[in-house]
Amino acid sequence: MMRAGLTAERVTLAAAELADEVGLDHLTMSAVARRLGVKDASLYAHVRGLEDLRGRIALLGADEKTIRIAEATAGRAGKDALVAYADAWRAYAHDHPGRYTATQIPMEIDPELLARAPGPRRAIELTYSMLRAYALTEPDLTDAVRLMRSTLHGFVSLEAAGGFAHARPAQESWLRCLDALHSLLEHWPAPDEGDPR
Amino acid sequence: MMRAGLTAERVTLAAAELADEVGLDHLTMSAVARRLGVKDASLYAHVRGLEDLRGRIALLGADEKTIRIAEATAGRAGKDALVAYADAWRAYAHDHPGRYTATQIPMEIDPELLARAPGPRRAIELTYSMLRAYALTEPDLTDAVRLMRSTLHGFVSLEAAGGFAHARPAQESWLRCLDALHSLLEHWPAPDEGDPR
DNA sequence: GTTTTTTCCTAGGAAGACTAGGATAGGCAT
DNA sequence: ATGCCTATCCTAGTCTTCCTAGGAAAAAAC
Repeated sequence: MMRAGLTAERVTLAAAELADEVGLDHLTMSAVARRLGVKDASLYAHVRGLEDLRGRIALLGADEKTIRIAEATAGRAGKDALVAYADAWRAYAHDHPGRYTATQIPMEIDPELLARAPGPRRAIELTYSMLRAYALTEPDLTDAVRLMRSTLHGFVSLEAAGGFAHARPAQESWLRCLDALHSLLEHWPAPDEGDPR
Repeated sequence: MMRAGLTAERVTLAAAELADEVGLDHLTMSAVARRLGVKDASLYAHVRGLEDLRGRIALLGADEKTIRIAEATAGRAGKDALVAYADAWRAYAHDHPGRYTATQIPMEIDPELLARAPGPRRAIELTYSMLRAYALTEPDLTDAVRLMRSTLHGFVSLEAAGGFAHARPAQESWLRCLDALHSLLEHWPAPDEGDPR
């Protein structure tokens, strides 16, 4: 009897593919096992359980997304970099909806595993270094980073949920939103004390 | 033997409460039945199944959220209205995380049920009428509405997922993001054709 | 008071998460 | 090559959950 040659990584990858196909919440241990040609009990030698598996998918997604963004923005600056960054983000979410969804679920991920994954940390660093091109200083820089991540994630998330009625193509709104973000970062407003009237 | 007096609405409400407590993805038919003091099979007289129940929770959440926003923004204008709108949005997500999560999941909701629910439609209308206070014309108005919804949803969603490391309080970033949104709406940029260098 | 409708139950099947314990494939040393 | 050892994979079984079918009885209609 041949062995399947399972590892935690291979199991995670198969699970990620499956999650992309059927949606993260339809991901089951049994289905992953079937895809790998293995009985479901065999998976537990490599992965603690379904919760753990979803955490691993989230980490994989974060790593992959970060790499894509890093490649896309390499050598670019200013609005070029911003658009490349945002497009890479959105493209990853489109290409890997299951993995992307996994990254946005509040989970207790194995701390040791999380410490080993460079993705989440590096993603933040990338954003900071890109936004440093604009004339922002702390704490505005942090707020701008959060605004940008919020907007990108929110857009992609609403788009995936069918939140944009088909009146106007999402792609056009997307481009205009990036225009707006760029303009906003160039003219970041001072804190607004009290009623301006 | 007394009857429990179930209706689709009561089942949905119990399910929504449970989803808020344990998280939407830990919502089970059995648990809802237990909370109502009823066997799980009894629920199927009022609700098609778990999927349908989640759809109903989503619709309930959309309705409630819309009402809260409408109340908060009533009689306000300009930045006042914007802040009230955004705060109400965020507060609802905090108060009812399960229902809020339900609204952002791509689902096939019973079309007849959806047609009966005023929430989703009215939410969009509210946003449009608020943003009409700024000097925006179509298609910029639609893009601005989408940007605003994206940013609010993204912020709330990332916050719930623990996406903001505790370096800076989320509340402060939130206020500054609203400043930024307001400023952006007042100075919505023209489309950026080609490379600006 | 009888009939009808609705509500809720019991019973049970199918699928999935997970555990315990056994068999064996492959690597390793001798 | 042979024997050992570890990790891998399986069988068997438990428990939970979703959901259906059909029956009993409570409430409603008449």
